[in-house]
Amino acid sequence: MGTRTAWVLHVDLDQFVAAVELLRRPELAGRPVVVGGRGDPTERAVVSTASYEARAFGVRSGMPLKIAARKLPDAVFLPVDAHAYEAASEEVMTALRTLGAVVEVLGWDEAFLGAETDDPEGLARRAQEVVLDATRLHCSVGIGDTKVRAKIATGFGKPAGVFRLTAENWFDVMGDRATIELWGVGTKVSRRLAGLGVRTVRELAEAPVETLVAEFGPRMGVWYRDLGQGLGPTTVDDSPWVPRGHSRETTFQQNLTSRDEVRAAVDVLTRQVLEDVAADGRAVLRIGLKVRYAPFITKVMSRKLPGPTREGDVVVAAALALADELEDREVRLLGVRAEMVMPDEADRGERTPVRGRI
DNA sequence: TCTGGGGTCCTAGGACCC
DNA sequence: TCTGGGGTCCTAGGACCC
Repeated sequence: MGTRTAWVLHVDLDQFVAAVELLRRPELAGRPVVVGGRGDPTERAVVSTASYEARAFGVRSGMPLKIAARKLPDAVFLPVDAHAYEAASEEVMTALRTLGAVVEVLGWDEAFLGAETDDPEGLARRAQEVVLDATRLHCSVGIGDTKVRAKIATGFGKPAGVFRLTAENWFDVMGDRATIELWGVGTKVSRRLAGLGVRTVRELAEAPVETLVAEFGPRMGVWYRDLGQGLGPTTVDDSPWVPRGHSRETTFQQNLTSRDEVRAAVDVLTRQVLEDVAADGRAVLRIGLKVRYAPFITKVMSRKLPGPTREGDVVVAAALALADELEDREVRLLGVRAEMVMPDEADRGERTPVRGRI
């Protein structure tokens, strides 16, 4: 008899966006498929997902479509169809909820499962089966004793596999790898760590916490040291997600060159954001503007409103006031963000300083 | 070579108050 | 005239994730 232990599983759909497209275009199976922007590789846009056939030619998500087309002119370029992926995602999550585990949705194509079981591999295989049966989509599953380990384990299971990463094999698997392979360490932090002489996961795990706190602050310093050991949150939480804000942004195919163009665009974006805000019924606390000047300078500004408001005109006026503070330069991207009053600001619980939705 | 659009959370530093 | 600590709030910016 095995012992029932608390496990974290991380489920990640394989090439999700490309896979959804392939389901409704079976004739494209086996061909390199690149999904991004409006599907026009001459436009300013980036790759959302490349099929495995396209990845073999070096096409990666986040890559400009123009570069992808240069690497792979014969690829099939498809527009992003967010509604189709949302619908498929709903089916995936519904299937996962039949397993009797706690399901914490991370995004379109990812979820944590929390369960007490003596056979986590069996649960992982059942997760793959129910998802495949419901959607004809394949997924990989990571098994861990913390969220971080489960999440990282998934990468070793791809495609369509299962991998277990726990305290037992953490250093064997991860110890000699670069810190950037950790979830939550990107280029900037890995470079700063290298400046401290910390290059591998093992070196991070063994680094004095005071050094890390001095470099990154009280929360992040401790967080990074724990990350080196694979430690972190273990609780899978299925409580409904409450967004902290809504934003809309647009990259212009031709840069905006005049004040009037910028003001008009801010007006349009702000009204779009207000529609999203109206849909969830809360009031706006703060308004923000994100601007990308040509070639690639990003500026973010934000202002707290005099009080929480549902009056669209007040919000638009505040956004336009921010726009008037912008430099007189060519604008290639504009974004507007509204932050909202949280239902119970005091009771947000322990946050996990891994960026993005967790 | 040329970099989307949607998010979240953390930190530094200034303003202001006691 | 020159000067504490401590706290909170706000803005701006940084970093990362899918």
